[in-house]
Amino acid sequence: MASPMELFDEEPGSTREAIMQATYAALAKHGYADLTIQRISDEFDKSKSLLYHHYESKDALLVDFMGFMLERIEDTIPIEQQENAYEQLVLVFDQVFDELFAEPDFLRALLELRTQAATDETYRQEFSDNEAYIRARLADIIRAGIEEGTFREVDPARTAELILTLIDGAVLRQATIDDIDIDLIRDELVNYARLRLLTDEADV
Amino acid sequence: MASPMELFDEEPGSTREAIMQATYAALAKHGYADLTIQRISDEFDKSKSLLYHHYESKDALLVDFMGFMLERIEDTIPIEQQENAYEQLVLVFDQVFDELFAEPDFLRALLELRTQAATDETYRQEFSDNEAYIRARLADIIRAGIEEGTFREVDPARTAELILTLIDGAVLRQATIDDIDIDLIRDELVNYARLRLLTDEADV
DNA sequence: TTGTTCTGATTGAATGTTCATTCAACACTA
DNA sequence: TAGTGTTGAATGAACATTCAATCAGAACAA
Repeated sequence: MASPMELFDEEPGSTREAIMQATYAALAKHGYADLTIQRISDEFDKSKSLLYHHYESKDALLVDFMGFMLERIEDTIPIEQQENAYEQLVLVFDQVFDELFAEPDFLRALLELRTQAATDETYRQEFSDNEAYIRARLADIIRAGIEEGTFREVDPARTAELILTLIDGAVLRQATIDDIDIDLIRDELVNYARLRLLTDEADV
Repeated sequence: MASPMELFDEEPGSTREAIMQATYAALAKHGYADLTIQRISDEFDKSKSLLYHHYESKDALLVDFMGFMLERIEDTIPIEQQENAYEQLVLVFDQVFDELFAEPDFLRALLELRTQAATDETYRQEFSDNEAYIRARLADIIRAGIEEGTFREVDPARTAELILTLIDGAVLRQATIDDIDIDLIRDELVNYARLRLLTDEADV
């Protein structure tokens, strides 16, 4: 299966995709604060006016772009079934760290969009939904693990929340401060999953 | 000792303080994307032009404001000595959750500023320094705990990093998605500290 | 004391720029 | 011919920034 990130490099399959790619390029290059229609069109091989043929406003374009980004996130959750819940969880972590964290531009862009959710109700709604979806998938894995006996009887929602909080923290840190050791966080996360979840793991 | 947050309500002691308060009010009300000199001056009892008498540009004003906010953060670390390292750590957590997380406007403003660090070198530098300071204080506490025998022989820097990542994640989540249960994260954090650090705690 | 001058604070009204958005016209294709 | 894609050149609003002009008080001389 293709990486969800490839859509940013591949030949665009539609005008919308070309616009999404151009927006991504402009956002990566200039940052959200300096993202203008002009700069998006600089990364687009058609004219600036054409953007208004496809979107009624800059705002509408950006909202669509946010949706496009969030799809990439949801595609990051692996679909293949692993042998047991622990393997499944580690696969999620691998995907997150090997694919997402390998693309600092993507994480930076995502964080800048997400920060809009602090004051913009539309963004907040979309991110909340996306978030709820991811948390539910994580909780599913944990619940399955408990049922099959791989995991202890933890609260699945609570544990999923903690994992997500740690990942979100890693995103924020990687994007905004220097010299973050992302592997350290990854290790601690795997460690936490082992100690806190596995039934047959000796403590500490 | 006064809460570091009071500076936002108190009668300002200087023009600079009045400008910082006005900037905070405008940022809280409109968000970073819609923060204009006009809006700052709307919260200021003097004229818009006066802002340029004190700062050479909007940018310079905002950089000073970031410094002002970061001072509030550093003031959050308690100075009183507790009986042992565990008490000390819990006091830090209490301060962070009872003072900072009780002020959603403050956290939102801080996150919006911090996100600028994703593309602005000046911001990145300041946040990295602040971050390094906090992490060092946390590592000090952990190191002291190990020496006095309260804590196990963990890697102080590593553990501090994990704690900060969790707190940063909590900030990001609280500011950008609906219905976050901050107490859940707080509980898990205290729980983590107990299980991972305390020497005389039964595992799980 | 009164008057004078100097300095920093303060203001309202420009100024010029950047930007999102519009639109009339042209081109291609079914 | 109708419809859709495409463009370059306006338009107008929102902003940051400037500036010439007052104002208030301190310092200081008479």
